[in-house]
Amino acid sequence: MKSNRTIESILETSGLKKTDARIALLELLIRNKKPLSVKEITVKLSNKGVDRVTVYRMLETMHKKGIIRRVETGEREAQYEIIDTHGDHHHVICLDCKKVSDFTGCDADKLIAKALSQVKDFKSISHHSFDLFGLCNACARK
Amino acid sequence: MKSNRTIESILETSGLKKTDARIALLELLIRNKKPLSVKEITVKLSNKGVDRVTVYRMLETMHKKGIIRRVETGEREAQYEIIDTHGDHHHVICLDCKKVSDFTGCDADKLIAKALSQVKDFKSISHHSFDLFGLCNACARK
DNA sequence: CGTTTTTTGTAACTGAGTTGCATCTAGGAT
DNA sequence: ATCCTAGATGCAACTCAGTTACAAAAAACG
Repeated sequence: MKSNRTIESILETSGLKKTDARIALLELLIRNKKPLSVKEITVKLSNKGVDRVTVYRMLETMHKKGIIRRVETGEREAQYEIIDTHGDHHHVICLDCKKVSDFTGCDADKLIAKALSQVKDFKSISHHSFDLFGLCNACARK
Repeated sequence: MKSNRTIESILETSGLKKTDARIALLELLIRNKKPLSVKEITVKLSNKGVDRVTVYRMLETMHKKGIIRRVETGEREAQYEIIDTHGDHHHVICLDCKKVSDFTGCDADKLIAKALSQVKDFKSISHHSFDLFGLCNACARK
């Protein structure tokens, strides 16, 4: 199938072996456009016989390779998503149910320059986070 | 002493009892302008006979009261700091040693408006994070 | 003081994430 | 196709940040 082709090319490019576990993880992350928690991933993949430990190891490896992104929601458990749009990609996080929505476009360059002029211990920035917190429509209705 | 006076007024205003543990925590956070990790706080306060559990409870209580702020560094352990400047207060975090520096001034309003126009599940934002990641000068030198 | 409510210490627990080690397998070499 | 080896996985046991239950202590307030 076509999406499988893409998944294989992702793994090839990163120099990672094409294993069932990795393909299943990438399929899951691609199918769900939104960030998934480790628990959600673990449950889904354990149906396919993938161990928790393997999930953690895959997430770490793919994070290092720049295939996936880690989203901080302020909770103990982390969430992960596929990196599609490079760079300017950010989140709106529900304070109640922790639902995450994405948005793009945050010209941070001038803000980074401004910040660096104030801070003396840093002279370059490799990346940034810009996340918004509020109640999603469903939780606001309660 | 003068700073003690301020600390007491913080607790009074928040309706919290003035206990030795709370005063010690606030003294610590005020003395260190930078965010401190829970472990650092725990070590410092255990010298004064304050238990870990009490530290966690104080941090939670004061966070809810809006006295302190929780800083996400991408690590398992959280960091906390006193809230002095309200609102427009952000961080530069070292990817290696997790050192945190502060800066102010990030006019997020227009960016928030832009984001809300893209996202359909949210209609208002209560706060935001804008954090920068890079290597601090000390770690960059290595 | 004495009473009430909040706060604290102790100990035991929870659960996310990690580590060690034996086994397995993808994929290149023979 | 078969062999070989580095890399990937499963399992079990572990670590450690953060939580919970409950009894003891100490603020606040009359």
